[in-house]
Amino acid sequence: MQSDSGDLRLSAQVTSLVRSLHGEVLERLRDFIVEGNILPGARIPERLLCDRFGISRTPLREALKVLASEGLVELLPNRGARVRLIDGQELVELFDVMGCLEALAGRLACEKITPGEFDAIERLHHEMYGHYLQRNLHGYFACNQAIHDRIVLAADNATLRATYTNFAGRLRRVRYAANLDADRDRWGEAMREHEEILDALRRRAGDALSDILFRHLRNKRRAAVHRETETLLCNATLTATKR
Amino acid sequence: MQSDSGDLRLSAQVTSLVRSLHGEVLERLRDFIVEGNILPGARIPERLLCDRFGISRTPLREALKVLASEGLVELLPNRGARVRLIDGQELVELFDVMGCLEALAGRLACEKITPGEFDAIERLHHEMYGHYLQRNLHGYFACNQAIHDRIVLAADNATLRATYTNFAGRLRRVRYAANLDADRDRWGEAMREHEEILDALRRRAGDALSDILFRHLRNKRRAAVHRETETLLCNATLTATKR
DNA sequence: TCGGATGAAATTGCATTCATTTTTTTGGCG
DNA sequence: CGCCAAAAAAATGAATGCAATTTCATCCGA
Repeated sequence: MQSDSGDLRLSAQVTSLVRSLHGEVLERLRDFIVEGNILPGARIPERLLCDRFGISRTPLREALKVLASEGLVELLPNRGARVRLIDGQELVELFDVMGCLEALAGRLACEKITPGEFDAIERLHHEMYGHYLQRNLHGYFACNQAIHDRIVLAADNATLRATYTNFAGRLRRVRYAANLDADRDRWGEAMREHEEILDALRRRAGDALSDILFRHLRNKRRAAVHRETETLLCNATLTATKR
Repeated sequence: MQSDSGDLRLSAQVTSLVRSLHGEVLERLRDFIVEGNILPGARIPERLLCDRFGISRTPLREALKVLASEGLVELLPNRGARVRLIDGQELVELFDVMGCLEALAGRLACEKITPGEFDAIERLHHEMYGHYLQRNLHGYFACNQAIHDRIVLAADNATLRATYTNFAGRLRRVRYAANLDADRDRWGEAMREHEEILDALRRRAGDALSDILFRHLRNKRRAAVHRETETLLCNATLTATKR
């Protein structure tokens, strides 16, 4: 009655969250939130979501509990769930953790990457460079993310992959893409960093790649936090509800 | 009727998992598992746990879903939850992720640690050294863990702290403490590494501390995996139930 | 008109119930 | 005696029900 489903993507966290209403709802709700369909801080009545997904409250509540443990939503006792709003402080924290995960991924990737995987990344890099030259922000970001994802994949560490996916989801809720639009310098800098990344990966220089990736994320953060603090302040006053 | 409670420890993951039957059960069950009270791979009948905690299945099942997302238990569709058994491969993965988290903690700690915090760690270090000289394994490990925890605390990054706590819990289920007992060389090596750690922290040398901590964990891993693969193989045949 | 109290409606937390699937037991047969 | 099929028992997944809490609307007095 409610939905088709057939989406075979695995749960971000653990493969054991199997096909079931609960697992189904978990993914759909996570995507729904990550894609920014609910305003941070806004109350989410269970009933509404139940209707939306065509299920009863039990599996929905289970999903909410999991999303809370993932840090995407916030559970207030007797007052329901709301999308956690990420302030500047937390954004900084997230970027640092993300940076260390990427740094590890880079290091491991240098140990384990196959020539085929490297070639794929190299192609993505050149494609990304094309987008950069054409000032195609959307294409640029798609390639960018694909590259980082593939480095994580090449690291061949399922635990790292799951953790990375989790944090990527949290960060994705915060749109920092637009920054490059206004900040051409940062865009150029990012592109140069990616040249370094590719070079270190080619040389299988784990230490160097690890360093570059961590710096890369810190620079990303610097660019992101600027703009984000403003919009967050705005959001906070607009959507944060009374306690 | 069922339990007192009054344990004020916060949830490992997010502070929003508040006082409620669900939150209560979540923590108790997590501790119960982390402390190794359930054999990995053994089936855990819901009813049994419900009786044990004196609650109905609803909050228990919510807790199980969360623990599954944390990677502590495994949910098989229609076949209940069981404690995930961590094989050698995953152990390696966990140590690497743990190493990168500790490395980040060390780097951040160098930026933020207060003299008071450093002094406390230094005292712990000397206490640990005393235990080492006396071959007091238990005391040694308590100090060791306290030091690592305090470095993470000093890093002043709640997101990192939560993630670290999660992984520490997963690893804690795997007893690798006994290794040092048989492997005196490793014990000495670990002690020397800790000297380096303290030294780098004193100098607030973030890069160096980060490196040392990562290496430290890799060495820990090397020592752990040896022994663990054997016991795991044993466990697997003993407790892994038929599918 | 504003602020606060009061009661109704809605929402949440948890227990219980029901349908489905799995596991165990039982019985038949080789 | 062992092996497979079928029925009974148990366990799980999800929906519903109910008590407790919160939220919202209304009313009263200043």
